[in-house]
Amino acid sequence: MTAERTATLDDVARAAGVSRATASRVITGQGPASPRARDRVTAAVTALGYVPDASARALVTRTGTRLAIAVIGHSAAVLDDPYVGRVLTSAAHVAAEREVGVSLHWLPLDDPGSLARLADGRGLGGLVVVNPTRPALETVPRGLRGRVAAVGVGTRDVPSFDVDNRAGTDGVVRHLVRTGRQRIAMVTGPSWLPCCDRAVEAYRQVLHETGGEPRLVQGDFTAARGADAAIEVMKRWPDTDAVFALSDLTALGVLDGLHALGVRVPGDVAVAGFDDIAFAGLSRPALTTSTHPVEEIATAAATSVLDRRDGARATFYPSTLVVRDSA
Amino acid sequence: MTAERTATLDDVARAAGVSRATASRVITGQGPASPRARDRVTAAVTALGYVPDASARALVTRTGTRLAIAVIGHSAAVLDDPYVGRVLTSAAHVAAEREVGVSLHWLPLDDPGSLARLADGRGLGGLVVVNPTRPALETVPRGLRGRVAAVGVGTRDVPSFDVDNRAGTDGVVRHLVRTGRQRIAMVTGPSWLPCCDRAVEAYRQVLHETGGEPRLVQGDFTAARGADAAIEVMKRWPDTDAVFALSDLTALGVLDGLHALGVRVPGDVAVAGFDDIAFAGLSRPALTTSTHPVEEIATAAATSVLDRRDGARATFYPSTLVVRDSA
DNA sequence: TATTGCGGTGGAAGCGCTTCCATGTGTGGG
DNA sequence: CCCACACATGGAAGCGCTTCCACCGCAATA
Repeated sequence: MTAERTATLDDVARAAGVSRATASRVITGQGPASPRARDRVTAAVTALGYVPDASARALVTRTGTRLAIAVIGHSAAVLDDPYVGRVLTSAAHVAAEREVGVSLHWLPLDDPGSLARLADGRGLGGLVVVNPTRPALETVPRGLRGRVAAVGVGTRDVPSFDVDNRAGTDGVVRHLVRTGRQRIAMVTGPSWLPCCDRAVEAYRQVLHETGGEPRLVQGDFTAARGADAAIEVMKRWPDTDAVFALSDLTALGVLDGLHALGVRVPGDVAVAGFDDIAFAGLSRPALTTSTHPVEEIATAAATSVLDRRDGARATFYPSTLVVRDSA
Repeated sequence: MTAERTATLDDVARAAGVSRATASRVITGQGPASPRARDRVTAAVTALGYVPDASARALVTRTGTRLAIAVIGHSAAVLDDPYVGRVLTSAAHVAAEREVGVSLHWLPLDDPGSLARLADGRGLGGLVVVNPTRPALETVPRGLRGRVAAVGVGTRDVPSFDVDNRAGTDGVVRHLVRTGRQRIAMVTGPSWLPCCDRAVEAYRQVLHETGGEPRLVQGDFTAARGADAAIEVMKRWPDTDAVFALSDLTALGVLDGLHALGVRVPGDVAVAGFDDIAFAGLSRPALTTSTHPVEEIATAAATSVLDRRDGARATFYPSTLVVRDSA
């Protein structure tokens, strides 16, 4: 057994012929140090391949140096969705600007305790929860106040940053009505996601006003489910003339399902999505959808936790209709 | 100024009327503890909202408890690409299975030192570098041997897991030739990515054999660049009858650019991609491409580092042609 | 009743690092 | 020539935690 121990600050100090204190000063760049000491220490560092231990350093500096991003839901489905990628990228950007690391976590839906476990103490700079459920959010320990934010629907204690699903849905559905559609179906998101309720409400409201009857099908934000949902819709209500999906990915799936059915879009049936992912403009027909300032939302959430801003307000961001070819 | 200190193990022990040692045993579940002690400690934990400090714990258990994933390149472009998302998901899965955390890092191209900085000591369980450049890889400190792997091209010291770009490209281009295409252009990846060289070589080779002349355009794996590249290709070589892009995202962009130009696909020009992302089957026309076991690659890389497997072999995974409508 | 054994417990050491503080060493001014 | 002052330096404390080890009391055995 070769020893093969990773070098510690002690080793560096000894090799450089200085004290640990001096070595530390040189390495962190804090405090005075003579050029001679500086040289010897840096030489020792490279010679030994020394790398400071982050844990030990964090322990003493008490600098929560990590922004945790927790994505609730099933992992495979979730990272297929460019929406999540955009949230991640933006949050990671904010973190990078402030020189804090990012840690990523996929949390199962059925284990609310996992969120609490994640918030493992003072190593944590902040926690952004994407698409949280309320029960999960309520398990977050107190004393983390102001260090947690939700992208999606929050709770009384946790500030939330979300798109205005109600207004967004309203806009899309009214556009459908305006362009002459009368029998509009909706593919919702996963049932456990509170944000969907608001959207469904808005959909119901518009239909109520215009005398349509709701045609609701459960979705899960995946493309595969969208294709199935399209078939289900056309089977249950063959005279449907528009489908609104609460996710672009699902809408793209709907497009596919309809195509397989020989239904023309937008000739026979109009299709609209939600989110305006990059591919929405690339599909044929190009997808009509509603665009969301995802980057802004994620940036706001990350900034909020990193600044330890208190006050659990819910902020809603506008959703803007983007008319392309599919509706 | 209210004190508002986060509770420590000491606080818990005091509140429970036991020693720190006992409290620790109860909380970690290691070692004996009487039911009475157990109850009192758990009660104190919830009462105080105690959360263990990960840094302190990691410091003493010396359990490298984090799988770092570094993605080299520009962040915005990079997470738009579902390929990266798939790598991340798979690696995160492996990590989750072994109960280690994941940390995500976007590293700039022009700062090779950033990789070394990332490897910050013993908190690190392993490091997977996605799309690394050789110089960057060479900055990784020694003593991390067996804890680093590359998804993409590696170095002598770092094992690498990559798709067989040469064979994959060969397959696609030959398919193009076989279906009667003669004037085949190629949109490459970013120039700094070593993997692209192999693909370009294979492309040149096939063209050389079949008497075609290379028509190379620089790409960057984005869809936007694909659209531009399509226009550039058709301008420089108007008689082009096939375009092969080394990324599906780019190929989708090519499809779009060609559409804008009024060029029919595959009637006038065949288009083929590389990667087989989820959207490849959803585009119209559905994209002909080459499918890659990305999940398998990423899983292998993550497993390799987490197992501290040594031996810097390069493993290549097969790339399989998927013929759809576009070529 | 004297011995063994064992589960439960607290004391204390120490993980690798930063930082306060006291101590040296060299320079300038009085 | 001596004092003051800066600067560089090392000693030591301590961050919050786990874990070794010695210890205690109690039940079971001899």
